[in-house]
Amino acid sequence: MILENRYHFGVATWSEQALSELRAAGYRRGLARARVIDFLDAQDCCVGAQEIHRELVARGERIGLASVYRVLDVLTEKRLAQRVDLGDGVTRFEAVRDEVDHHHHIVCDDCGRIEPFADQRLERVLRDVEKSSGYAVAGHDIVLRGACSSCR
Amino acid sequence: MILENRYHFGVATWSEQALSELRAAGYRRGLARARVIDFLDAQDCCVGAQEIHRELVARGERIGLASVYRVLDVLTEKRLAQRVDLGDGVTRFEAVRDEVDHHHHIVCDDCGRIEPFADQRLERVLRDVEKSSGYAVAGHDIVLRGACSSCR
DNA sequence: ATACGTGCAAAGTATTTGCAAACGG
DNA sequence: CCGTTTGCAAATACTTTGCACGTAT
Repeated sequence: MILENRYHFGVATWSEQALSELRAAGYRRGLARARVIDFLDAQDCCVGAQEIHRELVARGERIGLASVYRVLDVLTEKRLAQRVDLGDGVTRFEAVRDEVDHHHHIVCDDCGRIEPFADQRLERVLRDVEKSSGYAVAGHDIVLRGACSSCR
Repeated sequence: MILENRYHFGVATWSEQALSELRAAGYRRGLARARVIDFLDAQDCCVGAQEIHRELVARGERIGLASVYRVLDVLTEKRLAQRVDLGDGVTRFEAVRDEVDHHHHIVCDDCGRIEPFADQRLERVLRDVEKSSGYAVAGHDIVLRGACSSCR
């Protein structure tokens, strides 16, 4: 029998885990905070602050754009979420679920489509490069750009 | 005897090459254009538009910020320069000299220092990943973040 | 009750655009 | 000349900050 995902056996969702880690760190569960966390948990790829705000407002939530930015800041600081920069002027964010979920992004220059990808060999080489860099490397961002299958 | 760099045997500097490619493409040699190109050629790593503008103005040049952006746009479009995005809100640019010069960047989260690095094994793996991606990959951006030797 | 969290508006920063004047070929 | 290039100012886009009020604990 194959385990289909990490949510088996009572392991919390990212949303639950995030809220509980924040509580442990002394943060309260404000409305904006809960909404943004839920929203992030429902995404399967990175999203920008404005996009999150627009969606939540469209759902009838009364929530300020500044609060979205503030929640994203806290999540990033606590390493519950991470910044993703694709080179257009927008900073995107995504939930950090676990090491197994580690991935990067490939962007279509034409239609803007964003897809995640993962590669073990790439990670291994990066680890080597990082080791020999002289830096205490905290993370890496890899972005591939090109034309997706539909656009080329 | 070892050849020390690519400028031996009458091969033009990047600055000369850029101006001549632009001329061939029908562009004129305006003052702002020449200044920005010279400035870029003198850098050994990426620089932002505001930084270029600030420096040129400090040297007594009368040049508009908008012109800097416009020159950088043209250079990027003609693939004579490339955008570098390090994840702070600033888009940086650098001269594209030749394949041998291909490199990536490692940034110190603490002091902001930016260093270039290159790795053949990394490029080889990236080429493989790109091949299997289903995209016609035009380029990739790799940024490592961490604490540099002085800061950690 | 008392901080922390939030919404709103204003400010800040980077980049782009409109336009008339300057300039290159 | 005549169309490109430029400087300046205004506009845009994203993000951050200040502040009074709301709310979780």
